[in-house]
Amino acid sequence: MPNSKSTPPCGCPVAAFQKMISGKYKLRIMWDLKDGPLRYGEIRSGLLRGAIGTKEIAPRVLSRELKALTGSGLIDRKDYGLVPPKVEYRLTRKGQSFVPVIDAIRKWGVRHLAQSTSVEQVEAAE
Amino acid sequence: MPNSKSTPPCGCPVAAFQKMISGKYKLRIMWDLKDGPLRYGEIRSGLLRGAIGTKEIAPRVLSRELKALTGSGLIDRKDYGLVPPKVEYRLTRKGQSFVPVIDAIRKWGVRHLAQSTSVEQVEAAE
DNA sequence: CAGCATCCTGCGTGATACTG
DNA sequence: CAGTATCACGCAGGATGCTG
Repeated sequence: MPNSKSTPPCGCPVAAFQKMISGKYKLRIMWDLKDGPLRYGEIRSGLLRGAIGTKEIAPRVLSRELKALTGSGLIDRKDYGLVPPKVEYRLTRKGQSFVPVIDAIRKWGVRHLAQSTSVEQVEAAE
Repeated sequence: MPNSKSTPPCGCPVAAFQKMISGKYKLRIMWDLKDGPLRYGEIRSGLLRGAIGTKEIAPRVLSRELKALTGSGLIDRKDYGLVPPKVEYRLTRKGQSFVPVIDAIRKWGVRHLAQSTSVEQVEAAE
């Protein structure tokens, strides 16, 4: 069920946005999916890249994030129903429309957070 | 290297972004500050606007958010040192550079979250 | 007015083990 | 391979009272 009572008369899209992408991985998952569909395991390993000291992601957590994103209509789950399970996740149209926003976030982050990430990487990641 | 120690080897600006704006009010605070400095109480009451069913914001929470934003260099705290306390918060240059990003978020939210917020309000809020 | 001190609670996150 | 089931924990977030 999408929302029984929600749409709390917020009037503030920003708050809704925060709820929607709350969770450590949602934005990164979407960003990783922007280049095309990925399987569960690919998403998982993809989230480990770049985060050096990071431990494995608990399947429970990733699973929930994916479900939440699916429930928000940002990504789509395609189960191939094979014996060795194969499931792909891909951005919906709505999710794709969100990519530029993430891109804006990323670019700002690279510029102003002055991390180990260099400017060249910004364009490299495009 | 401007960075002493932080910069946990993330490599992912998005993750850093999420940490920085984690918390229910940070983005909204910054958005409210975009039009000029506000006092503590003004920020507080401003956060209640638009969120009808919302309760009062615990000072502890708001205080922490403001400190975090200050620590991130996004806002600046100016204490007038008066007897009835007067403190103003304003966006730093870095914080101002972030406003367009929030705006992108807002606009996307209005378009795709289809809330009570109407399109006219998008431009009205500019 | 602009907070700080204290207590309490729920949930997000992590770790581990198990299954179709 | 793609998850679910359990247990455990830290911390964000709320409530209340007090202060300079």
